[in-house]
Amino acid sequence: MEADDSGGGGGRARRSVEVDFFSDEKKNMKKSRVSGGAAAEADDGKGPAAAGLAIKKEDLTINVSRRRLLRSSIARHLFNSRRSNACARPCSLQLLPAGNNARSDRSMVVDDDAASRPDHEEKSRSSNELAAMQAELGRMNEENQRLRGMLTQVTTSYQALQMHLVALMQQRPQMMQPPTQPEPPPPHQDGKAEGAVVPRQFLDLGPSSGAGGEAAEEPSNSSTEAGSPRRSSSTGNKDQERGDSPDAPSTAAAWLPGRAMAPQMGAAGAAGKSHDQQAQDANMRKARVSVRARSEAPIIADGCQWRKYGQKMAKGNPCPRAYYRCTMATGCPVRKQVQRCAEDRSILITTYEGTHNHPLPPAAMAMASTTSAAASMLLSGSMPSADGAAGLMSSNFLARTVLPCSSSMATISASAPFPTVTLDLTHAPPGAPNAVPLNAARPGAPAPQFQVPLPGGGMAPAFAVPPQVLYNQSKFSGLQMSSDSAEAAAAAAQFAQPRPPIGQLPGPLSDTVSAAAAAITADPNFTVALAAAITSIIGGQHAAAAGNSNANNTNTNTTSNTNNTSSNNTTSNNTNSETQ
DNA sequence: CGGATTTGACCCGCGC
DNA sequence: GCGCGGGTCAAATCCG
Repeated sequence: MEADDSGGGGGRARRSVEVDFFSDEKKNMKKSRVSGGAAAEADDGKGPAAAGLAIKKEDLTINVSRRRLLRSSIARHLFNSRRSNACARPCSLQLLPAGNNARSDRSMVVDDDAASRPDHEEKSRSSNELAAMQAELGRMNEENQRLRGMLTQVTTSYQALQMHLVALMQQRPQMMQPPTQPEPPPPHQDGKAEGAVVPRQFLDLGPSSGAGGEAAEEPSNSSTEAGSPRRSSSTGNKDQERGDSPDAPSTAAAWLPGRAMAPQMGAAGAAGKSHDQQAQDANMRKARVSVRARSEAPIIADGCQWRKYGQKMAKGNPCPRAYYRCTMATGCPVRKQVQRCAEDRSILITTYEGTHNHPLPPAAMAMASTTSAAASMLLSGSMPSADGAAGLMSSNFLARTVLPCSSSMATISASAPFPTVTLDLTHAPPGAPNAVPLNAARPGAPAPQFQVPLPGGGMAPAFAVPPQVLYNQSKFSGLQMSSDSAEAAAAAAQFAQPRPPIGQLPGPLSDTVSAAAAAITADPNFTVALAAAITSIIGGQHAAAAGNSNANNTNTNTTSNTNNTSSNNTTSNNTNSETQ
């Protein structure tokens, strides 16, 4: 299940993976820098030209050094061939450009003597150089064109993502409001980010439409659930029935499993919603956010209160999986599963589902914001079209966005049974975010799934995929993003390697893709803006701190349970509900 | 005594 | 249709 097998091997594998991606990236970045920041300037149209010029210069300097070698070899070649075959001369002369060297050409042709040989050789040399330079320039220009195209595509995707964010912002405020609460003034994402809504921080495992408020807005579900199969009510309805506080009906709806949800939604809950939205909502409820973190503690201290309600031995993992339910409020539909990674038991995999229907303490908001953002990004990105370029692109920024300050990686599985995003906080200590983006997939998965589709049909280089499996999903569409591109690039410099076989692309193209992606993701402004937008959506002015504290918590092992490693293998020795 | 945990049983979906 | 596995329930038990 876990690709992380054995810290050593797995880690190294990941490293190489990351390296590959960023080595490409770096190559291109380097080019860009050499060309006077062409990547940064390409937007304004001057970029390419400037880049071209800069590259020319570089070529010239490079060619100057090459020239000497070239000269000697050409001279030798010409000399020999001329002795043996007079045809060599015309041939070599044909290479000469017609422009400024015409005169010398003529002279060259004219004096065919041995005396004029040096001249001739010089000219053929220069002609060769010119031809070589021109060819090189042509290549550079082509590459610049590609880069430019990529930038355009990425910019487009970015804009699409932005628009999506805006849409979310507009939706969320409405959704976030509990039915009982009076409608607040229309959705100002800004206003929302400010204190008013903050107290109401949800672990929103779904796009805005599925957010807590919306959940609350769908009490009708419960009313119509009478006829639904037991299962459907077992999660939603049952919860209501048991848990049952008055508010349960409304809140439980948020947690209805997707399977049961869809029909119900269609039946009643989704009055006024389009079918798309209904489907989206259904999927949203299925959304999961899985957080991988190193911790000796039996569970991650995420600030919520959880009550354990079950434990199972999951197949393929000697460690039991524990099921927790949020007990901070009666009827809160949020649940989480906690399981240790089979291969590395120091890694705790916590999977969140559902939406809190109650305010969360600041400590809990950290994780809530993180997971919420992750889920939102995941769903918003992958929902419309699972393979949509824009969607994946948005997801691609997930790690950086969700946990901008932590070294994390987001692995997204948008496939059955439910879309899951895995935030991997296990790789780099908070202080040294060496970002080890890892994307592992089930070995049997088709190769294309290892690739990251990018707008315009380009595919980012897939990352070397270790034979292990990161996440136990039947299908896998993985995305990852280093949280610290700069450092990752630095690391890439150290590990620059040929591209791994998997997900290979025609070199130049993938290079440009990587470079473009890197150029954007490396831009702190972008990530900051995106993170701010998302956190504002979630109403988490604590979100930034959340990311930090989160990473810190998870990476430094949760506190207060130092001697519970013994419970790793034993079943259900978990300590009581965590409360931190 | 109340709340949380444990744990076997049950239900359901899915694949064969 | 059957078996398997995931998820949940609920009685029993534990604990403060």
